[in-house]
Amino acid sequence: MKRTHYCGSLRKENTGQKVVLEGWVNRRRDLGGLIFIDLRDREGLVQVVVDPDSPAYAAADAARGEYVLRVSGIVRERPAEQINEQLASGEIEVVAESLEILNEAETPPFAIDASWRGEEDPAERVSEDLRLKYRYLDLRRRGMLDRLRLRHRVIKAIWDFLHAEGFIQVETPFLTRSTPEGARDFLVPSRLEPGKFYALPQSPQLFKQMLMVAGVDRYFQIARCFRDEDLRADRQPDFTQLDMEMSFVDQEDIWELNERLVAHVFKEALGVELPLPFPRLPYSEAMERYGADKPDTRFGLELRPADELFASSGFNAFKSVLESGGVVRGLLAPASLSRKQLAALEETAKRHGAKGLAWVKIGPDGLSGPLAKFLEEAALRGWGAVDGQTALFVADRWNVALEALGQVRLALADMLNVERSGWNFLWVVDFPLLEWDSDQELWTYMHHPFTSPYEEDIPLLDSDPGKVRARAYDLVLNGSEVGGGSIRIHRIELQKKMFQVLGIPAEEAEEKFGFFLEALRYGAPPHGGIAWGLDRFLALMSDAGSIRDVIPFPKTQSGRDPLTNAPAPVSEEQLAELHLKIVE
RNA sequence: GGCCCCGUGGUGUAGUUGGUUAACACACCCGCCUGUCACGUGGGAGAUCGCGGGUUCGAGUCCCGUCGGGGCCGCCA
Repeated sequence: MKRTHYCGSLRKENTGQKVVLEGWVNRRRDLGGLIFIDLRDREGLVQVVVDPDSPAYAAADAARGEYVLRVSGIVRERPAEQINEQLASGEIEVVAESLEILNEAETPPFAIDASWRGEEDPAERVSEDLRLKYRYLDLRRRGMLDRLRLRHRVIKAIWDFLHAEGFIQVETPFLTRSTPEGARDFLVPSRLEPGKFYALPQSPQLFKQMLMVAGVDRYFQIARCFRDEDLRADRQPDFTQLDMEMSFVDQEDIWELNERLVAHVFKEALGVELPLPFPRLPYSEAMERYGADKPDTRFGLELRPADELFASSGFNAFKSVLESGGVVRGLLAPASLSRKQLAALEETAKRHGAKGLAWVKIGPDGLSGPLAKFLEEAALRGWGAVDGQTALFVADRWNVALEALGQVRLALADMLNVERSGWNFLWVVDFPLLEWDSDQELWTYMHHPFTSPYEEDIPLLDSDPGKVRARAYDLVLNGSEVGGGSIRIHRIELQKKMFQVLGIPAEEAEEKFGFFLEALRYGAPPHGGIAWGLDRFLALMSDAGSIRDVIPFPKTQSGRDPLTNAPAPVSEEQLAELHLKIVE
């Protein structure tokens, strides 16, 4: 007797059919004579009725929650007054003729049945640690299963689209050398070569570039990547990228193709139509308007320059910042903020590097607050302020002032419950190629050292490196960076120049990625690409609180897996084989 | 490396200014009940309050440490 249907797939049309179902007991209701069992599989629930004189009765009587059953019976239409409109299969029920307990189950450590009845799921409030320890039960919950299936649909849509566009999927190795992404590597000791190590890839970056040298022309991969850094709600040590690379293209080609890909994915996986093209926002403008290189453009509250307001004011704290080359930026909160709110916002500003958050309120009776005596009401109104608002200011170095105020902007939106809905994709483009590392006193790459500058900016590499724009871009969705890429350097001379600017000696470059530099010498085509943070993408698509919710078996903030208890000690024998010794 | 929050039956919570039988809901077990669908109903079992130490006549409650979980900064695209 094989299964004939999924429980959740039965409908009125199946009335009269003899069916065999296999699934889990979602809920059992014993009325003393009649027994009802809501049988569950991945497609949903169906009510099974067991009559006292049925041969199925004894087993139904013994069944408990999460027992695994095989039921055969007849689909029967329910009388009008017994239709359950909460249930997709609510117009029918299955009258059991036989019922077999395929396996018993212990009572689960947390409730997993409610989500299938369309109610608020109490498991959403169960500690995540417990859910991870019993992840196989957690994944029985409808919400979690839905996310697994969303992930499947998204990856399927990516494959379909890129295949149709002429891309070739290529797998690159897990056991490899360190790639220059700048994060800490996970290392794997070599048994055959004592004292040497593989590194797990932080991204397939160099391999995909070498695939371009190979003439693959259009490559993609759903690539697992590994970075040994501290975890966050949106960061796991192993995570998944959609990685792609194209030859003979410029930025516009990559943006255009990725926009169509995103639109295809949203259409296929969510049924959502996205308007194309996505806005393209230069980095400097994103910073000036939103104080972020990943702006949430679903709401306004834009930042604005306030240098002039303070240039001639008596507010010395700001004046001195301006005189030493800093900037003042402001933000108009559309509310008269309380002391408590202002304190919270200042806390946010400080946490992100600002010295403080200055504020002034404007109203029919003029200005009030600490800045009131330093500012002219007319000047502030000329700046844009109207009655009932609170103007917030930060003065600091350009990027510090903007980043801090950008965070204040986000906190303010939360505080005021600003409406944030929709799917706001955009490209942040024209990133600086280099950024000054004040700790090490040298220029360092913002993306990675293989990122190409704009041709016309190359002369600036010597004269004013900070002004060089990279042909690099990020894909941003609702304030999250969901992808990043660049046109790569394909000529060895420019690559050498880059290492020189970065202060990386030729010998060191040769030692670290000589194999790759060599590849550039053999006719590397112009090329570029992008990688999507697939987990972040999915978390946003499914409104998950963290990427852990879209990763089947994620790790906790301390990098542990409560299910397997990894990482774990290994035997002395294993260590010896790998030529390793633990040093306390 | 740093800042902040949390830790009470299986689960989620409550627990006065420290006061002795640690409460409630759901789940679980047993009985009754033939149309329920969050079934109903009667009964029952189950936590020494993450762990260790301290203060106190007395600690779930206060203090210190530690472990675990979470958010963030640093770090990381």
